[in-house]
Amino acid sequence: MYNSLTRSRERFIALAPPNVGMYVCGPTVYGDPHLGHARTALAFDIVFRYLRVLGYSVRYVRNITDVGHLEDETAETGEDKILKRARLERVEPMEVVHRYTLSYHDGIRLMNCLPPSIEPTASGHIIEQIQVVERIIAAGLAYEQDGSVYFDLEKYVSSSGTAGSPYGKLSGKVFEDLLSNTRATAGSGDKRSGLDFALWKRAEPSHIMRWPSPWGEGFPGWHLECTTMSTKYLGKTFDIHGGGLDLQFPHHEAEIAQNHGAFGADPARYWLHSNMLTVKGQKMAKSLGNFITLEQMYSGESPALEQPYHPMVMRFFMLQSHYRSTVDFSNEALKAAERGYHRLMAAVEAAVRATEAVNHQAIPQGPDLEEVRQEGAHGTAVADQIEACWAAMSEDFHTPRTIAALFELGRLVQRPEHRDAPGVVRDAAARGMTGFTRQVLGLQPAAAGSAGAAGGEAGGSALETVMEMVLRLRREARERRDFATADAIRDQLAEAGIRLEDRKDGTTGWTES
RNA sequence: GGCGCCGUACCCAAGUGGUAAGGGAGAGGACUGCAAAUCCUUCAUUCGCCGGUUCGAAUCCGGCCGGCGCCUCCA
Repeated sequence: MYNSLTRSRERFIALAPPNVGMYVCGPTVYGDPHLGHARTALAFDIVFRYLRVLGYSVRYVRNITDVGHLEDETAETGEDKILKRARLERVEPMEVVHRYTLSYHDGIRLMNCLPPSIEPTASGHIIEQIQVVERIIAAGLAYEQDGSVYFDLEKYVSSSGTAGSPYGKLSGKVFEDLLSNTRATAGSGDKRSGLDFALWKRAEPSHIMRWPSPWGEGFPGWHLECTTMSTKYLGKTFDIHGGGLDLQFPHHEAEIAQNHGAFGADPARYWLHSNMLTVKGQKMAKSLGNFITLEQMYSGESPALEQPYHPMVMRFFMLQSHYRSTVDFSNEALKAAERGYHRLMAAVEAAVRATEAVNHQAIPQGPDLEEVRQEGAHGTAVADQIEACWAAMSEDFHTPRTIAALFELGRLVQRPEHRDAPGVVRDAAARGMTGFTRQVLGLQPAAAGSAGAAGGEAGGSALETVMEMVLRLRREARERRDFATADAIRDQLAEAGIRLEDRKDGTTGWTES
């Protein structure tokens, strides 16, 4: 995996296998979740899923920031984001937090992102955060000023104990350059230096999100929560720290400094950053007014969108580019992804249909694939593509290459000769297709069923029952060669968003889009 | 100003010095009551431009042009 710390790809070695600790910076819940949130959540959902498939036991911690994140962090003059929103909406701050936490969960759950193992909130860890501040003060790396506590960066930089972890090592910044170039240097109140950041802030009388502390009533600084909660749940040094690229500086740099100040250690061994997302070539930003929320994406109700896009289509679309590349949203690209996604799903279905009793337990690898290769050219081709999926995912979670291999595998599976291939080959192909598509990439069929000669699977919603009935009527019409009726049914279902597909074996499949 | 990224076919997008993955669209064929889907074939002698290193460069080096990001709240 690519480690931002070393700016190179490194072999992943867990600190305490088979356990892996991963901390990812989650959202500040003060507004509707948007595409950017989804991208970061998705990038680390893939990391989480793949590590689990490799056999690791992963503790995935993703925080919710519900206090302390200011509108203007550096100048420290800004209002707390949550408080501001609460004031505008005339509700309690915790109502804001609750509402947007729920919409964040809904939005990314629809994209089939797995929930993290622990999802701690900043406001739930005030006492722990105060303790971390005390440790940093005890280490001589923070100072109190008028009820606020600041991290003393100058001292940190000159301290020999942190020589191995210079400030700026993650983001490639040079402390001296920052000192002379940063706008924050000018007039920033209580701070000794413009680059110092708040660990604890004094609460003004109007500030209602406040807690008692040794320095008076106040609230924690934004960077502090991640240091505190990652240490509490994963230890002072853990395996993987993730987040959006925009958090690399100053947020993650501050985390490293805090962790050294409080615990004398680097927080994480591997730092992973997911890249930004653009809309029609430009970064999504509040100032540009080109934000697209997840709700708009799914409903199509945005000036930037020509139609709604299914969460799974969006997932597929994002996975078609690597997490460290920027990805650009345009209707043209999304529509192309929509078609490609349906095609891939059809291939998965075909792979499963081609084999009777499938052992879905595990994705074939190593020795299993050798066995498949014994079965001639077709078997070798199948094994090669499954191998390619493993190789791609093990190369910094290379989802675009994995998808490319799955398309190749899908084509093999739908060749006529596949039906006559030995059981081991068909079984391996089905397990490889479903394993990589569903388990690793988390791609699921939107909603689909099948009706016809074969009875279909257990379970069944009202829609499935109705479809069963409608398709039976249509099949009877076709048998009478009453194609006018059969085609009318097909056309009307299409208008309702249900696509029919008459298969060669006489059955009819349907997909809801 | 400092740090960094990108420019590959009509669109999206891989490409880690050895002769351009994959998807969408397009073209032709097979199959089909029709449609859809599927399968087969086809679609960049060329990787922003100009030099250099090399037996060999989309890949390495230098310069130029164009787009973007971080340094300021953003995932």
